[in-house]
Amino acid sequence: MIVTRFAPSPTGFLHIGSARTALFNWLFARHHRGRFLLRIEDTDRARSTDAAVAAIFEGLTWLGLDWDGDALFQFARAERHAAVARDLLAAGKAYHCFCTPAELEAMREQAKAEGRPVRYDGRWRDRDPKEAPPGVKPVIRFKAPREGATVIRDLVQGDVTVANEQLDDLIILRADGTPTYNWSVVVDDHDMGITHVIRGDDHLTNAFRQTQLYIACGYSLPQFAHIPLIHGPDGAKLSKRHGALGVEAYRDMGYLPEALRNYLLRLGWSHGDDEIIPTAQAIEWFNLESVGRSPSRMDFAKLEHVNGVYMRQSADASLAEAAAPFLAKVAGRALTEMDLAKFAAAMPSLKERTKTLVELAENAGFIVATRPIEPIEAAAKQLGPEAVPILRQLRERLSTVDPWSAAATEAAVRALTEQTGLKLGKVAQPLRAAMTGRTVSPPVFDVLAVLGREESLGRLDDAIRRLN
RNA sequence: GACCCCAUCGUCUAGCCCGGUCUAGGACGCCACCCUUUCAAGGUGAAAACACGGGUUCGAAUCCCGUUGGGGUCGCCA
Repeated sequence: MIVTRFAPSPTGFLHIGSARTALFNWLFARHHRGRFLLRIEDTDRARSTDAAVAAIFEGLTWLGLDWDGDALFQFARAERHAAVARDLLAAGKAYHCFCTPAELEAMREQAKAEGRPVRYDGRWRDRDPKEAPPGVKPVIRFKAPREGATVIRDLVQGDVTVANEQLDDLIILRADGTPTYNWSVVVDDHDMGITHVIRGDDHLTNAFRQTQLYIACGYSLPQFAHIPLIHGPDGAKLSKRHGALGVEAYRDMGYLPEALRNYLLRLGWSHGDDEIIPTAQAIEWFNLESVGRSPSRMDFAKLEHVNGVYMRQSADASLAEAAAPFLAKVAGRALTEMDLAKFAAAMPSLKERTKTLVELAENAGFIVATRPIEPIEAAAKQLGPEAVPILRQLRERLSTVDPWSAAATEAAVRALTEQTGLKLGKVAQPLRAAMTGRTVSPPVFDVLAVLGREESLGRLDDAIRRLN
């Protein structure tokens, strides 16, 4: 049974890079019909917040990444971590270190100044605890092997080896008795039966120390898979300006969760030339072997494209539902049943020309606009004095159309152009401007149909009146 | 600085492990054209890459070494 986990620390929003890590873990577990667990790493009491925990839950839920069982809060297991640390101490595989933080800091400074590697020198490793300075509460350090090498057989990075002399004796239990990250991770991953640790490759060096800890504890090693980080468009670390945002920010920008999943999946993973990969297909295909080893850059243009594809594939009703909050924002008021009905009716032509829900709602603004519509500058140009005769004829023709439909109104307008010899564009543009207050919109006859006879004729009247 | 990792079009990538089928394929973006009531979508086409230098080999994007460039890590944070 394959067991993966996503283990974020609740110190901020659910970062987009973390979301991808969660996605890979989820996909891997679902592919193997295993379990995907969630562990909240809240051992840093000062920085962990309830709001961040909520953001993680909400972000994962929105993304559709469901976890198995209840989320485990790591801090609740502090006593267990301490107990195992004491076992290690009793077994002589760990020791008390009485260095003060200030002393450690000085050690680092000096090493840096002398150009030496920054490492704990092991001064309490073999020293008699009786020599301990008074009043200093000790930490527990792991007695790391000093000879040989540690190798991790990473499913993505391949075999990576580091000489043990590069690693120092890390602290596993702080002076206050709480566990440090590398320690609690090892104990928890073991206790939770995690078989595959899939995480960002910023953890690769942690994997060496954790491997030593696993061995010292007599635990069997999980499989590691360190996936490359996501960079900003400039190749540097993803910054806020570049999109290092929480997933809720992507939601607010109008991206569909399934589209974001697809985009994130293709960042660093591929399946031949396939680009649009629905989730069910992704679960079937996902594997760790096809995860690349080089970092990839965030590309909003591609994300938008993928989102557009998913929007066009979405059912009109569900798209309207997803976009309703965005439309309400454009309207500046709560939507009525009628608004929603029109929105859904306009969806086929609306979704064809947008890439995000925000854009979709903006383009649907004509639906919730109230008369008289104030045209934007470019549209106002279409509604100049020279447009008056056209608008009048339009008004006259359209008023006789019955029943009211896109096809019927189009037939009426086309008849008009044939009679007058005017090009369709000459007539359609002013009509569009009158209906939507803009120069760009869905096909104008669709707009007419969605708006209905009364509203359409009313808007036409408004435009004519406006010129008098 | 030390250690580790990475390196194919601007971007995401296929190909690399198992050298020849690669005059390096796809996608996004960009440009042109077609379609067209606007804008899109769609269609067609174009420009665009094996970081560099050495090897190995009959032959290298593919294997080896080095250089350069980029990234990650070096906390009583996670």
